[in-house]
Amino acid sequence: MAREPAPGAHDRILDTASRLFAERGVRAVGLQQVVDECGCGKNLLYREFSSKDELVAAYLQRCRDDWMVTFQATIQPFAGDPAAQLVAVVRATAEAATAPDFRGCALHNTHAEFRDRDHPAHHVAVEYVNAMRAQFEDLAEQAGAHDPRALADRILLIIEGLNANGAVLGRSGAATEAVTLAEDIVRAATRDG
Amino acid sequence: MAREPAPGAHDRILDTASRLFAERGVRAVGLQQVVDECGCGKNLLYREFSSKDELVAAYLQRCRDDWMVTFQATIQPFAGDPAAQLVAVVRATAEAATAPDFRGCALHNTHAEFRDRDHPAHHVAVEYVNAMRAQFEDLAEQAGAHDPRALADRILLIIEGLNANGAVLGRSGAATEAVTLAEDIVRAATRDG
DNA sequence: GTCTATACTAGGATAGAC
DNA sequence: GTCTATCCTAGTATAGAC
Repeated sequence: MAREPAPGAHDRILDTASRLFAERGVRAVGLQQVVDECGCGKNLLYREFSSKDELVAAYLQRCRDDWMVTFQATIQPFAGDPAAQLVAVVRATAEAATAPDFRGCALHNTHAEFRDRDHPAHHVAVEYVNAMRAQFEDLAEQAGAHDPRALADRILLIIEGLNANGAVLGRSGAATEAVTLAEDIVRAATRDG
Repeated sequence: MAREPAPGAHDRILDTASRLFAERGVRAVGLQQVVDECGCGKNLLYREFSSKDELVAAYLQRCRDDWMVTFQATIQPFAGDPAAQLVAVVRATAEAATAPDFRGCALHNTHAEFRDRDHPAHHVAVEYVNAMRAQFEDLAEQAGAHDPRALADRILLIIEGLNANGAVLGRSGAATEAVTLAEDIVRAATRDG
């Protein structure tokens, strides 16, 4: 069935590729698989993304954007209570990390797959982690932490530890303790002294 | 084992493969590269390791064994002071994570590269993380922690967070704060009260 | 006999031509 | 959409050096 170049082709290809990349890893997925699952022609894929690296870069940008949306949605219910917002982010990560098919953070995983520092995975991952760090520092400052940067780094370490731990151990990992730890850390860092 | 054709061949191949796998990632390295860098014949490689998966499995076992050696060497100077030993492990990890070409934990990285649960990377990674957890719990118990398992999980999260964070941010990451956090955590968990 | 080195198969990869 | 070009992969087999 011949079809006109669909307006949603770009997104449809990226949807399919993102799902496959997240499930199986980037290097494990060939573009032919993306084309097959997407149902588009290979020429269309190469018109929308000039190389696999470009498709990977778009995938990583989407992962980063997804984080921003998830972050906002997670802290929104606790507006006005930045200390609770920090804990909420850890709790949400703990829940994600204990989901049945959790495979770790997509940005970190892809960063691990491509060691070349010129690869898009490198600079998107750096940007992403620094963005998280800044968001946490902002909340930490709002919460009146004595050392906002230190509190942000502590939360960041827990989040990244959770992702790595959950990818390997799943439900039997340290997720529960991560939330308790975050609560203790936030309490200690914002305690009147 | 009936007889080894060349005593050093097995280790020499594994040395070369381990270095390449650690530097560039497992999927990024072809066996031809291993053969070229090792200077051995392909025939020999396939007699010592019947498949790439087997070579990868040997690589992962070695990484796990290396951890055991490093762990013992790290805690040895603080024998008799289990609380200091826990902090020392975090400090050693922080130092490793800020080394110039640090690329993250080899076990976690390889686990991320192979999503199939039947792959050796899965079993070895699970075994490895559980072994760390048990070692930390043992030290936590010796240190008189109120909840040894909880303290172990906290240290484990920091270690895994450090590896992930250092792989992406390197020296500008949260390594310094990780050590301070570990000190606070151990102190709080072993405090009289 | 044990090793290196190379040629080969068969398949999958990216990329692009038609 | 299909088809082709080129390359790289795992893995095997053969040739020849010591």
